[in-house]
Amino acid sequence: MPFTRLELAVLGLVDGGLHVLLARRAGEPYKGRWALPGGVLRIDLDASLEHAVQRVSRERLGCEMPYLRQLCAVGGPGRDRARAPWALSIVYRALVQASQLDVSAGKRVEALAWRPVEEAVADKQLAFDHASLIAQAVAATREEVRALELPAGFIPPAFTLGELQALCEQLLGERLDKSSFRRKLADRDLVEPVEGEMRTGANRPAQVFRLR
Amino acid sequence: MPFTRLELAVLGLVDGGLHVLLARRAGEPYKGRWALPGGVLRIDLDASLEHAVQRVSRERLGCEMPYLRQLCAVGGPGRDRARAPWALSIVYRALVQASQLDVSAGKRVEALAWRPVEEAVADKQLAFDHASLIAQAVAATREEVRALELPAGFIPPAFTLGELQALCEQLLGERLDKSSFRRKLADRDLVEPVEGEMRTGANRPAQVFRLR
DNA sequence: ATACTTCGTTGAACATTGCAACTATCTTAA
DNA sequence: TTAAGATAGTTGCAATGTTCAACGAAGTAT
Repeated sequence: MPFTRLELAVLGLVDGGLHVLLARRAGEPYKGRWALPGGVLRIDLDASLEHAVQRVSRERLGCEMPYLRQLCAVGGPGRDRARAPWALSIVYRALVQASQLDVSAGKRVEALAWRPVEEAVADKQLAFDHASLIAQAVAATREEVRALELPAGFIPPAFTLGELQALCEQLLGERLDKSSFRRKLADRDLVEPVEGEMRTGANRPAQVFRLR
Repeated sequence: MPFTRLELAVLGLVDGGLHVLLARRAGEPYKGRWALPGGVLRIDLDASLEHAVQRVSRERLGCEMPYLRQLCAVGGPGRDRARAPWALSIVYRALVQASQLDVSAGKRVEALAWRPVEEAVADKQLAFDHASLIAQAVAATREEVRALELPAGFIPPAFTLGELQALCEQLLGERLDKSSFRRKLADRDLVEPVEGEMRTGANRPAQVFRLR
């Protein structure tokens, strides 16, 4: 019966780059250091792992996550010796529009900050094994975007194809080709036009689409 | 602090088709029903999740698994109400040559049997949610083979290209094209010839290869 | 009007894949 | 000795998919 925790790797776009949400720990161990937000599983409160991770998200970040994916489970003695002889963590990845999510430091969190993922992955100061968990979260996310498995909770309800492509490019950190991007969307019937709806701006209007 | 278990989805080839190893349960709940072999995490014995799943494998099946991959974690109240109010399972997939593995029913196991995966996935009688776990294990495995991420522990140390292709075809349950299979192996430098070694038989001898 | 921007499409070069034929080299049987 | 049959390994080609670059379309700003 190990000490069981849920960890949240919340990824989001902040001014055009992929960032991860880190929390400064208010208590031991690793007091004052940056880590993924997380909390312990409460079998008296949680009806499933998904519920548990949403509860932890509410307690630590003040809101729920629109789209979660289980990443992995890691465990062993020595992962959190200060609190338990054996610690198990189940890690979830969330993907959000950083600007549309209003997070606020909750219980046991001194501060929250968005950090560029490359920086976070390379940071030797992060608590526990969280740098490696972040690397895994980023890799899994980029694989999804490359395969155009667009995480439903992340894509806005209406968008132009240019906006969608820009979104994917920011997630991947690399440019995509316009024609093949659109061909894939069409081949797989991923999007459909919203008839009559156009996005007007400082140039030619663009057709508005939604996910199918 | 939930009741924590490890479940093993052992996949293997039995006369040319993909099978899963099932265990008939000796105790409640689901006594007498078929299920994935598994056991509880012992924080006094296990140095990590990987160690734990190998210990469980030894206890239930009498041997260790050459190649394991973590699949997912599932949990909630009601998963195993007979023993605990809240049950958490971490599921691992193994891939083996059924003929080279000598398993024998161990503790709390009445019998062991290899079942074709299609049959097992469709079996409504399986204990817990194990049918869906098997479906996940099969899907993940076929994705790996399709991407030619050949699980090291599963591929024999030496083989001909024809043998390797037959192996992949059996895992996938579908035929592959010879020339494009070999092109991919060559492009990605996955195999190298063992100079001078030839596999001789009832026809033209074939070059022997090894991984990497 | 003219320049400029982004939208949406098109076409040609290039790469990848699937299919089938071909040759090579062994065993087996006539 | 020779022919038939099997599998190994290679090659050519057509169909398909991807990349790159250009194009006209439709709006705004000057």
